[in-house]
Amino acid sequence: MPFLFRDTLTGETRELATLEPGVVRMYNCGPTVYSTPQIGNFRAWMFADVLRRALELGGHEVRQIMNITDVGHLTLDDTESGEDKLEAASRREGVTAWDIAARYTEEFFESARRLNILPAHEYPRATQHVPEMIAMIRGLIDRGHAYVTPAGNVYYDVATFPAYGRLSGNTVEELEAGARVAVVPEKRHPADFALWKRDEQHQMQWDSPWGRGYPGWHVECSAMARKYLGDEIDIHTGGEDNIFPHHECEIAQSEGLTGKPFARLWLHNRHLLVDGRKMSKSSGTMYTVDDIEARGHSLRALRYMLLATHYRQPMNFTWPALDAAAGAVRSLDTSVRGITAADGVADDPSLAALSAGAETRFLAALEDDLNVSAALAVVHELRAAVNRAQTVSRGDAARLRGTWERLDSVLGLDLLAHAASTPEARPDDAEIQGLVDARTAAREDRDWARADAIRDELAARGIRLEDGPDGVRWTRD
RNA sequence: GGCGGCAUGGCCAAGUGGUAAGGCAACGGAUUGCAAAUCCGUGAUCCCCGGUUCGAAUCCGGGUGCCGCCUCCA
Repeated sequence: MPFLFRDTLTGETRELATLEPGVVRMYNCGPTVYSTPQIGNFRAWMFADVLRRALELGGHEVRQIMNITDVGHLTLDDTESGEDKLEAASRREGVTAWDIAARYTEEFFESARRLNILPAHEYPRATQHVPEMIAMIRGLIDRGHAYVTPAGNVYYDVATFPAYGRLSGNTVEELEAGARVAVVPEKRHPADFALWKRDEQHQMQWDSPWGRGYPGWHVECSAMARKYLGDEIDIHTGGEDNIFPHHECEIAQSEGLTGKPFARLWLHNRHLLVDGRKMSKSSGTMYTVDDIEARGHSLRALRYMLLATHYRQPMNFTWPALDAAAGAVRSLDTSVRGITAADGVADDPSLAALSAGAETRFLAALEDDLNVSAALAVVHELRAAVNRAQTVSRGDAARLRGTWERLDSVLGLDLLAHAASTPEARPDDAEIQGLVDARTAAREDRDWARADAIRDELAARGIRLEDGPDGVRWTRD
């Protein structure tokens, strides 16, 4: 079965037909590193991560590139009201823009790692690809798609690229009528966008044929995608806000230069809302990964939650929904941990059929425009079926673990590792074990009041007890 | 002002013409000393109004509410 995706450019659901059979060249729009990323940003990176994992489960080799935008950019075309995020952060924190970029790049990597997002194959930085961008701008000027103003700025001439607006559904005329773009006299058309800005005040500046300055925002992705993936790529992803102007401009740059279709599929994820509203700093809803942990939630629960809503649906973050995700993860952990094998138990052919069927349906759901919600339904049905099976043969147990491993290769919840691991050692382990033993003794004496009192005390400390046939197991919440 | 999207049980969320997946919570039962975990079972006609159709959550029209893009933004 081929993968089907809804392509933003055509509005159609289309088959993934890669340039090179079996190899997917994928470019994901990454972070702009001027502040700590919030969980809405991670919805986009998580989408890219699951997409990559699903393609790999489907047998594709994926070459994944994610840019790090570490150059500050003034808004499109003005030097008065525009604010450069990196320079603003630099002023606020009293360090250079370079320090800001380095610091938040590290934060991004750290949070991504904690969310079990697989590293892309390259994370090209804009600051390290200025020569490539200059070369691209030169090519665009040579081909008549860009022009240099007397002030030393270089703009893309949108009138020379008739397809401009096709991705977003905008037309150049409407954009002009919208009049939200400040009129800059030196531009031929209000929708023309900057490829190079001459600015000797800017903290980050480079020499160019047009004077010292810095590159326009959009050109970095065109230049870096081309360098690492070639003139044509299979998949380009980003948040819905990137559709216009960023990706629209990328198409104009890349195709204007090469004359070849840039990306075969454009995939965009909808935004994450908090309590049904756009998250905002003023309402205190721009949660970071640290905020989630500070509230006592695991990042596995956050990962599950971010996964569980289809990427093209607006997703609503609420704390009760995060609780629900935590419950779902716990039930999966319990089930995987509970797979117990015994000698002398015969293989159960129905179990093998069950897992094989689950894997098939799981992949089929993912192939259908990455329907992770439907895939999770398969996962939970398998979970319930396995729980019903109780003790299984050694062969079946190994097969089941194999199935869970493959399902988890997409989910990224580390289910097997969690099932196998013993709780991490803590200083009060001995004390807790002592209380557990005391409760066991009380139960043997049928002193239920004392046994329950101990259980309550442990519960208050976040210790969960499970009385099983093989004794008591305890875990930390 | 222009363009686009969404509205499914208490909460989260699949499903785009053939009679409502899944998770969490809740309730009843099994199990348990009592619990926890697990298993079995219970719940929605799909924002409102009108239309098309043998048949609509799914298509069309009109409302209402919310969200997004048009400016940096995942």
